[in-house]
Amino acid sequence: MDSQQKNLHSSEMPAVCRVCDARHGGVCATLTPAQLFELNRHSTRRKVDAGNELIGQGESVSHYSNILSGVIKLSKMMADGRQQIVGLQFAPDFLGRPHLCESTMTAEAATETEICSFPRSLIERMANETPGLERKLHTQSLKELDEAREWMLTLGRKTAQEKVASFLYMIATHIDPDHGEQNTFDLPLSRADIADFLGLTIETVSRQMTKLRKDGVILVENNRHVTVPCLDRLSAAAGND
Amino acid sequence: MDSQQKNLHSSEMPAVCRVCDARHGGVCATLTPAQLFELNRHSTRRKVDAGNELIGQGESVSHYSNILSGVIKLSKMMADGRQQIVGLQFAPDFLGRPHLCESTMTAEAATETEICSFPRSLIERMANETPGLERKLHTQSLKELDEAREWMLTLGRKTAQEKVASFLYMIATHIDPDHGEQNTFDLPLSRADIADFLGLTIETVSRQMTKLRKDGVILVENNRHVTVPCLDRLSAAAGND
DNA sequence: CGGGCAATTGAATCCTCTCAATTTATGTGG
DNA sequence: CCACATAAATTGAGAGGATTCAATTGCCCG
Repeated sequence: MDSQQKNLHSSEMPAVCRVCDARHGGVCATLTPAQLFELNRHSTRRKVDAGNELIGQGESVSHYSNILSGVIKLSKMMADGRQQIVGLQFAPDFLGRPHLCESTMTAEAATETEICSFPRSLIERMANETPGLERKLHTQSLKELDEAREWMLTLGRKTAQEKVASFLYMIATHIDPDHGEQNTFDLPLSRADIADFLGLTIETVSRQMTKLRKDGVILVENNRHVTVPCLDRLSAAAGND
Repeated sequence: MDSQQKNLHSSEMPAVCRVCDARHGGVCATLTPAQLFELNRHSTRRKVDAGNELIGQGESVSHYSNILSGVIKLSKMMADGRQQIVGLQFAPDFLGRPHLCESTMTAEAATETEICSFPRSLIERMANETPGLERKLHTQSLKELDEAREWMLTLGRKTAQEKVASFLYMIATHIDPDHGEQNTFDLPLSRADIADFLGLTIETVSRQMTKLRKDGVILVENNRHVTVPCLDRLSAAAGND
């Protein structure tokens, strides 16, 4: 009975961890109660407002974080200012590039975000001691790799229409719906961010959104709130077979 | 003295491994002599001609491989035939998606290639026993992730000219030069492959190649052989700051 | 030497971008 | 609570870059 992590006695886990959503899906799930306690002693939990930078391109990384809520965008910028978002991370993803001190990109809160941070060195040490943790980090890296490659196909070979539809489809399937019934959600990204994600301009994103709206594939309220009557139609518009 | 792997006595390592280039940089470097022997018993070494498919999109993966020589392209295809190359792998890279049975893409030999294959289950088991191996696999995954994201910037935000220059720059810095002095090499990919890598058409790739040639950034012989007089100029043409 | 494929070149089209104007949201202070 | 200011998003017209389709040239191998 107590062999299952779910059934751990309350005292066997830090209080903040007990009520933490990220503990189940995140890296913490692989840790022993003793490790959780140690990690907890060095971790800080905080809110980050939308638009705030967590890690800068080229900066050295001293902390890793668990995303507890919200969406974080990872982006790269060229010298002349051209920008490309190379990844979106949702709770309970792990934020940080293991085995590397310097960040090759910027991490910025796309929405209001809650994160739990801990020193890099501590995670590195625990990863050495705990094969399950190293493997969990590996699994997340592989997930990000799969997503990056899926997105390369979108960036390289899809039309503007398909790109925007692909983005909406990805969000629709990653964000918890507002209501149980229909597929309805708030976009975590501005038009400018969506453009940077899709390798398009703001204007093109806007035009394709209105086209999807006029075609009845999506409904839009207040620019941010989107409803998808039929996911399959959106998927088809995204070029997914 | 014999504490260094390089100085292992001959009998402590399979004969084929002793002369294998991949043993140093590849996953094998993390294994003990005993593990090398076991792996060797179940491994097969073979040549693959250019254009041959190693793993198909959607197929289940039963083997992992070390790339001993040559270049392998990883690509994704849409239902209507549009294709995108999402990664290139050079010796001594590891070929295979750990922790996942089904391949989400196609792996195909871009040039004549030599690989050393072993059963998936064996590597998985050794990864569990050997933290160094799991970490080595993780490191390679992270390298691929970094490359994928770098390429997303190229696909999303660079012009055709910059894309082609970026590709040539990547090859120039990944392939061993033919001669010690100048930066000269054979392109491992056809124009069609380059187009699929850059999200362009064959014609556009060709036009940009001739433009780079006329601008004196590159010299081309026999369509495949390229010389780069000044790497910095190529880098500048690629938009690298 | 000639067939066949790969690569180049050309002309016209189309899609996306650029620049500009307008409309719609957001937030602030009176 | 409304008017105003600012930012975000939409819409339009025109330009430009990449694609498409077509023809030609160049290369490799029997």
